[in-house]
Amino acid sequence: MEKTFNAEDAEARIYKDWEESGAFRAGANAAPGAETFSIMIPPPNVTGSLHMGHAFNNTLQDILIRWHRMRGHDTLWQPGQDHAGIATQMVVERELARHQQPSRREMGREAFTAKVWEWKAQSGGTIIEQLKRLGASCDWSRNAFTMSGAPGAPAGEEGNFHDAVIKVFVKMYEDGLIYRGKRLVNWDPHFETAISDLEVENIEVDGHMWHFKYPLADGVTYEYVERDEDGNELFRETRDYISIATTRPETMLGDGAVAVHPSDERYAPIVGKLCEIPVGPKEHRRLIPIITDEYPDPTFGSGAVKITGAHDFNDYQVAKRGGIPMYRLMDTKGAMRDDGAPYAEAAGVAISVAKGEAMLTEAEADAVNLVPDDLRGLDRFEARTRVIDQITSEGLAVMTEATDPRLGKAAVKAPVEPSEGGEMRTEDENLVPLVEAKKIMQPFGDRSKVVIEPMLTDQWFVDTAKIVGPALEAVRNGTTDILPEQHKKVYFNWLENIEPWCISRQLWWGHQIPVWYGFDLTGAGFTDDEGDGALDEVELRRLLSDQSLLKGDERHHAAASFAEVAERFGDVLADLPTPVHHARVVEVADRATAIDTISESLAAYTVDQDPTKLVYPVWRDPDVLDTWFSSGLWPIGTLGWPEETEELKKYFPTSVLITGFDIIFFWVARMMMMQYATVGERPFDTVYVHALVRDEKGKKMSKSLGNVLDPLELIDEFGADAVRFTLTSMAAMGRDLKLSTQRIQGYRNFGTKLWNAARFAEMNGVFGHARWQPGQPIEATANKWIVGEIAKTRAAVDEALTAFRFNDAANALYAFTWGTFCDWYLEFSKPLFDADAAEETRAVMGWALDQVLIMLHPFMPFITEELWGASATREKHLIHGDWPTYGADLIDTEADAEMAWVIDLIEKVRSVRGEMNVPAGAKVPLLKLALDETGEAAWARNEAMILRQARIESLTSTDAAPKGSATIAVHGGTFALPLEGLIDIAAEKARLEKSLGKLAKEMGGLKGRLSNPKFLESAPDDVVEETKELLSGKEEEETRLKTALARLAEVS
RNA sequence: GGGUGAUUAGCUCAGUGGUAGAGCGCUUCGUUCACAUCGAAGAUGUCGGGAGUUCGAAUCUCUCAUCACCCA
Repeated sequence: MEKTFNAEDAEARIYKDWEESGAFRAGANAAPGAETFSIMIPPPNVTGSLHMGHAFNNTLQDILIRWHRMRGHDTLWQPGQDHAGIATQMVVERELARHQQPSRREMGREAFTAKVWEWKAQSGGTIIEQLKRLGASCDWSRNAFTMSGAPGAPAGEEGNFHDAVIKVFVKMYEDGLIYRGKRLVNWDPHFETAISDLEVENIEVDGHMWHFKYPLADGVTYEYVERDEDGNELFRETRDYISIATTRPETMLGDGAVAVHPSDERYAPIVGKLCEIPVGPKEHRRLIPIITDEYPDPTFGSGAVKITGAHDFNDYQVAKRGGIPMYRLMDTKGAMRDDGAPYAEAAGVAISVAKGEAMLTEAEADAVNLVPDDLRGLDRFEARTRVIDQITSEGLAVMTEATDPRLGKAAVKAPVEPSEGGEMRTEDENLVPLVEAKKIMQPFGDRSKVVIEPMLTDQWFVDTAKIVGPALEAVRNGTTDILPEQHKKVYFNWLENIEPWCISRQLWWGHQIPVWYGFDLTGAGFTDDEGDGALDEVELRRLLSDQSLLKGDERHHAAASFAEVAERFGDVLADLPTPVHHARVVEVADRATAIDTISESLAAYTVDQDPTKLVYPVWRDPDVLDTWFSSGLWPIGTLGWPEETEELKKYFPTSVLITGFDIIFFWVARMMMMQYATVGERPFDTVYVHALVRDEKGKKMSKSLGNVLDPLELIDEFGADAVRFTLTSMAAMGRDLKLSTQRIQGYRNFGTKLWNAARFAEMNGVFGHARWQPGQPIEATANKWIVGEIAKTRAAVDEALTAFRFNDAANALYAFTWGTFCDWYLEFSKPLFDADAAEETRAVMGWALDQVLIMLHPFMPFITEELWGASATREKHLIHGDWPTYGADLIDTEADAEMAWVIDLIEKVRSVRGEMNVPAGAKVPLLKLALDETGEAAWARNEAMILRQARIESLTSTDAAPKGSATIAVHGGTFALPLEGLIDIAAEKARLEKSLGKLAKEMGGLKGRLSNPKFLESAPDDVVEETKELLSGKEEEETRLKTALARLAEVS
């Protein structure tokens, strides 16, 4: 054997062997009738590459899978990737730009998605290859993709995922669990799509808070009074305005109200009054009501908050509660709207709404563009500047002294007094607009990096409130367990306060929503004047013009295809007069085409009165579904659902899900809800939530900080086994990992240690030797003992893995392999190989090494597989090795006690040698002053080992220790090391006294407990017994040391 | 502001009521035929502070302090 394991060389070769032999296949190594064990990989983003979190997550999965596979269970680790709508679309668009190809919009949807598939074929496998480097034993033959089977998918991308997604959407639509609605969503103005909360990063930035005066309407004034906590008046003035603070002045244009807290007495006199938004043409200033709501914080700013329901999440809630209209101000690119009627007209509508003279439907409100004509089309940040300027120039900004510290850096130092040479100023000249410099949390798109705009748009939503019940109940009653415990709280917290889930995205890459729209032509009041079933021109015009045809008011149906959906529009057509209700449903590209088509169709009819040519155009929703919607079906979709496959029957519900805490809500909760909603079953038995991998200083790894550790580089440097073992040994539940390369290096050394232990075995003829079998008799105590130690380790590892305590399992194996197997057993074996016990020791060591390799395999698969192959001719790869089941039956308690005695003696001799500075190479004689029968037997059986390990030359019986010797007290006996000339008496005395002091302290505690009657009364018997034994042992040692000390005094 | 968690050796952290451990680092010694990616020995703790429950608390309860993360 080489001196060290060559990871770089071996890993690729070994992985290839496994893969080519089908070792990862579902059911591989399963015993007949075995129980099943299945894990669904959390599908990585198809554009992604392996990062530390993946490495951690997949290491844990691989450990469980390999462990179960070796136990003969019918195992499936299902791999796959998700199609990552926005990320993938972005990557491909960038590629197109880089190669000077036509843009997405230039080439059109179909051509673009074809490009995406092309890209996926070329680059989509990156992360799979990376997972293989880690040693992941997924069944790659089953690799799944959340876009498989979608229209346009090329050969090789067949699959059922698209069918599953569409089927679930249609079913949920028909069950009333999915609806279309206008709600506030996170809008990304760069990608022009709604995005999820998860894709929004809230970052603290330097911002400003502007303070403006909203004049009260109709010349109303009030006494504004400020009081301190005790109600003493601090300040009073008559005001004709209400003061508002805002970080986003441009949204003032869409204000629907000003809100104050109901308890806020300062504004009580003007609640219910109207005030004026101080921006826009003077003659069309909008008036909005002052209302009360619990949301405003009276202690923050002026205590009054402007309410812009269409552009702020808090305001949205207030507006909903108060029935305040919400006016959208921006277009999809985040520019001020430039559509609809001129400002004067729009403002008029809004004013009559504010006065309670008119009501708007959502669609009608959305059609109202309240952006003043001069601001239309401007970017939102440019509009902000203009709004500020306009208000300030009108004198409606709240003013303050230029020295006001709230102005931050903009504040000037206190003006120089005229007497000191400063220019004389009037007070008015000193005042500047109050613009507070303030840290504000601003939402950014995690991919686009632009400021996210909360926007009121038409989207599809899952009515999560209706499907959350079973998902909550399953965790409450333990049907699905979430570990660690604390994450159940997170789960409950999310689900108990669940919001509707926006599932539509304005992208091209994804599952196109299977919904078709048609105009709602059933407008009230239409009559066929003649009742003759034939429409004349007048009637037709009226039919069309009576319809508002507003966006958002369409009728819609869902189905898997146009053919299926066409017949469902019968409900629209049925209500229409003859002959229109016989119109043929046709599919057109979009809404605009539909308007043209229907007009043309009706126009043609008025000419030839041929009812067979009448058509009713419908168009498909261009949007796609949120990637999480498809990921939500991962557990069943990967197993072939909606088809009733064998795999589905066998492996679903799955056993364990291992995932990060950050997607408990986004993914775990949604899988729970969707699996219950579609197949009425839990998706998994246990969810193991792991923590975050941080850098060694505890910082989150991020590209911008430059503290990212690349798992692949680490694997290159230290080998996959070391990286895996490091992550595993640090995987204490619920704690983040602080990863340092030093630590990885330590575990690389562990691998080397194991390698050299095997090398030692090889050199001593173990490799070719027949293995000991449990049940066969053993002579040598050390051999009996190591068998028992293996059995204890087996139990510890199984117990730890059963409880998902990965770090306990790893650390138990580390401690055993290094601390017991290498440090003691291999050393003990050396003299055994020179004696009669050699054959037995070869057999036992071979067995023990096999056990170590087997148990370490899930954690360090490569080096163990390599050693497995090297150390004997094997029928199977270690990946399919037989995980042991032996237990306490292999433990020989007498051998245990004897070895403990031997080790204790050796350690004590070594300790004395070390403390007394006996040269490490020197062999010294040992004197036996007293030894009981058990001790004599133990010595006799293990003499060679003791002499070698303690570097003792000989053992001689004597009655009294000679001058200058060090005393060693063990259970049942006293020994002495004659160190004449090497030590002085004072040093030995000091050593003994130190030991006695330590003993006395320990005994004090033990005695204290035992002399307490309440302890004897209430503590369990075994604890009392244990304490007594401990004390008597200490007492014996104390006696021996005291005797030695007394003798020392005599001699000196 | 709301929620969750943390505070144990110089560092990173285990410790699930029975009197404190590991790895790394540090000091000294050592190349004895598996391994210097190693071995032997050693030092280091008011378990964040305080109070309570208990025969007994690092562990359970309360409280204070500090820090971290998530949500607003």
